[in-house]
Amino acid sequence: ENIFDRSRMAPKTPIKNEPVDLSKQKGCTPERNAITPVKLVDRPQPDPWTPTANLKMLISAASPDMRDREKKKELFRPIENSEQSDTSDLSQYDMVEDSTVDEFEKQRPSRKQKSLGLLCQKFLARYPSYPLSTEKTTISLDEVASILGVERRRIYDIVNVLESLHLVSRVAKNQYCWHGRHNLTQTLRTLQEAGELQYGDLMLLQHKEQDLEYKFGERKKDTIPDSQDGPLLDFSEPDCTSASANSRKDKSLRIMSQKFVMLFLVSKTKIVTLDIAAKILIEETQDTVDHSKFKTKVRRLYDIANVLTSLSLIKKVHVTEERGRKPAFKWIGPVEFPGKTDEPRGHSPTSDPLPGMQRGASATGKQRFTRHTSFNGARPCEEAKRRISSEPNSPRQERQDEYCSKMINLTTVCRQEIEEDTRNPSIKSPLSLLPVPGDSDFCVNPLPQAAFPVVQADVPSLSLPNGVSSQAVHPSVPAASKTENGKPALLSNQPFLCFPSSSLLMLCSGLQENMPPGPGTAGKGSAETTSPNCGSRRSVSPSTPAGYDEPPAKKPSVEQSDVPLSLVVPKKPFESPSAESTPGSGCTSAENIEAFPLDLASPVAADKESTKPLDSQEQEKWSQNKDPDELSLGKEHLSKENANQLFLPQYLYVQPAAGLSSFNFLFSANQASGAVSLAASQLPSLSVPCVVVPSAALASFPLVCSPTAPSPHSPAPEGSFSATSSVNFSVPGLAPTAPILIGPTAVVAPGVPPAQPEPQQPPAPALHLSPALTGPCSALKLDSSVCLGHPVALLKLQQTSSAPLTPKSIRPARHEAFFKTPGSLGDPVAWKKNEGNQTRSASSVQRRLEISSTSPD
DNA sequence: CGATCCCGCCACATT
DNA sequence: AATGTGGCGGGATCG
Repeated sequence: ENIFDRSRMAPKTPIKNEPVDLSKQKGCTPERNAITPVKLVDRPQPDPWTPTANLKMLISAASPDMRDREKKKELFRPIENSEQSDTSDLSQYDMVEDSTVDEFEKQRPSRKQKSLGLLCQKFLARYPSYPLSTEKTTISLDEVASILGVERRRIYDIVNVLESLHLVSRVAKNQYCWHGRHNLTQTLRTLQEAGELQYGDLMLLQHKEQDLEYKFGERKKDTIPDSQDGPLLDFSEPDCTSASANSRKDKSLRIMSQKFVMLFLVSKTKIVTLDIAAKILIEETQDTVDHSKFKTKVRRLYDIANVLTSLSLIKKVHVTEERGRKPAFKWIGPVEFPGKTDEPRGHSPTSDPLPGMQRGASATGKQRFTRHTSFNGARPCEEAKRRISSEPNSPRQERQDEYCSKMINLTTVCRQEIEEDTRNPSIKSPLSLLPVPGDSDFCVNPLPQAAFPVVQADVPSLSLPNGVSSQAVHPSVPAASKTENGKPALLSNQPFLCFPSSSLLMLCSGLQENMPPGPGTAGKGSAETTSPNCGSRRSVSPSTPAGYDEPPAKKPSVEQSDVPLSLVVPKKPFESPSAESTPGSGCTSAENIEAFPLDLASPVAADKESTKPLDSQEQEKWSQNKDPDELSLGKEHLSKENANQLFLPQYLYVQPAAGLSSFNFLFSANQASGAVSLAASQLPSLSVPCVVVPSAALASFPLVCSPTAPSPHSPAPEGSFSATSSVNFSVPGLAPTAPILIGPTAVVAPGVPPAQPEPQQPPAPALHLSPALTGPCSALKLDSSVCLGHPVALLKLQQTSSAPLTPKSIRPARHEAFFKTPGSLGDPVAWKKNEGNQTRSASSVQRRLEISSTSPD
């Protein structure tokens, strides 16, 4: 349909005509019918002439559903009927009554058929979620309204909400510009930040009592007047035009929509009940708490919710509270936002942590981005607008916003795609942490400490724990790390690299970047998808790794709070451990080491240096851009760049969420080149295509795998490889506990119990990797793979392995959420468990909020 | 009967 | 004044 519409739109013929045409056609059909048995005509105009008409009639009579369908097809045009009737008098004769009845029925399409949600879906179906930057899609309200067969008023309802999220923008009188979801992430990020400011406090209490809410609400009000609110939100998109628009009264629907979304983003549970939302919104708006007002507010919220639901950002749920079951909505959209301001701040210990990072990133991004010129251009204006809004308090945030917006665009895009792909509600981003952001403290505090402690305890045996960077080093060399498991022996034999760092880095030899070609064509689609994933990842790493992990559910218990830390973490862990370790590890390490530092740096300092980050960015960009081909190119470039800094070859590195579990992966694009070679050289015995390094933060343990890839250059057998790789990953993910080494073929994991599952990302990547390796564009794929469902497999592995050990309770939660994808089958269960447990650990409040459906146990 | 929310009046903003 | 926007809430449906 979409295509159809588009083509049609181009011509710009008034849609309105269509209906007419249809009617005419129908009219014609009847006539034809006239010749044939009339009866048919009455009923199903759609297929009057069909011999089976009678049958259909019977069926329809029997089943209301069928009838409805037919009706729907017809749409609701009494007019048509009238015409027909005229033409085919005879036919009607017999059926008159029936026909009339039918018409009525037809006319009265069930209310649902006309629901705003459905309408919105139709609306959205007409436009691509991620339109090419080049093409500008303009939306004519009249046109759309006529096409969709609704009054314009309804279209306003939809557009206003979409506009609040910057999916569209008003360009002129009856004209809107479709932007798609490219900026969605950024927008959400911004909203989240704003929400934190406004509602941060509340969230904690949130569901709790209205009273609290009120209080907060008032407070908020003070800080942020309504008028301000409007601007805040609005600012971003509108580039130039916005100014005038702002003046307008408050578009309550728009503002409400933004606030509503903010509530979700700020909420730890990601669930907001209608009444609470209404109360909060009312408070802000007005002091008086009219019952009628409340009622009206709720009505509006339903309108908004319908649109958001159509966007797959929220879903309806029910929360059972003391009082009973209350309608509520759960956020199922992206939660984490890329680097965002938060991280930067965290770092800020220095001076402007945030800015620095962001800047760095952005800067690099821009360079790479060339393609996205459009974005760049747009941004400036937005920034200005933005400033207006936001936070009264912190100037820095403003900056952040700006840069964020820029940055985000790229990253976000990727992320979003992911979302779409997975579409899982499950996937959520963790970032709920938001609150944290502000504090630079976090940065300072090494995440690892907070978060990790537990882990360490668990895995004391492992030498690696972050704290011990030095230790980490050791492990790399020998089996030392293996202590717990029998594996050590293996390790010793084989060459492995161990990295203590919390984050893992994977280096893959980029076998062939070329891959693109192969997969290229076909792969584009895939590539794109993947890229997005990567992007998402990336985004995570930069901004907040840890938080990232956690997504949805929440994070595991205790640590949740820590999450924010995670963001910060990367750096610290990095520095000490990675650097040190590397040397210790030896040759391979050196390379690796560089990588680490880089990674860390990027996240942390935002050093431009961090080549990797750049890469990632670029990748993201590519992804955004769209073309796989481009991507491949970009990658190459990137890789080159990276190479300069680091080794040679290209690799893709994915920054993980920083937190614990995050792993960094680097792939060498070409095995031949070197990246891999490194491994090989270092690890003579095994040519290792990939190196995985656990981040120090995780402390978990260092893992290194030599991929099975026997032949350095040739991608070799993916199958085996992949399998092995996957295995490895899985282990690492969890495990902070022990270092795992993977041999080319066999995995060593056994002994180590992965910690849990958290596998979140890491695992996933692993899976993909293997494929990627096989495929040409490993890098891309990897990313994607990572993001995607693969995790599942990993998870499973972990589970099995982990089961025995089960440290789960401890850490899993956080990261898991991140990766949870819809796909993860079995995992879900584990997940849930975690969530439940975690949740409990979480504040009681949250629990209250819990949705009945999701309810943990 | 409460949850939803369609429908469209009508006020305000723009043109 | 005409037309675009969109607040608003009655009351119909749904579950």
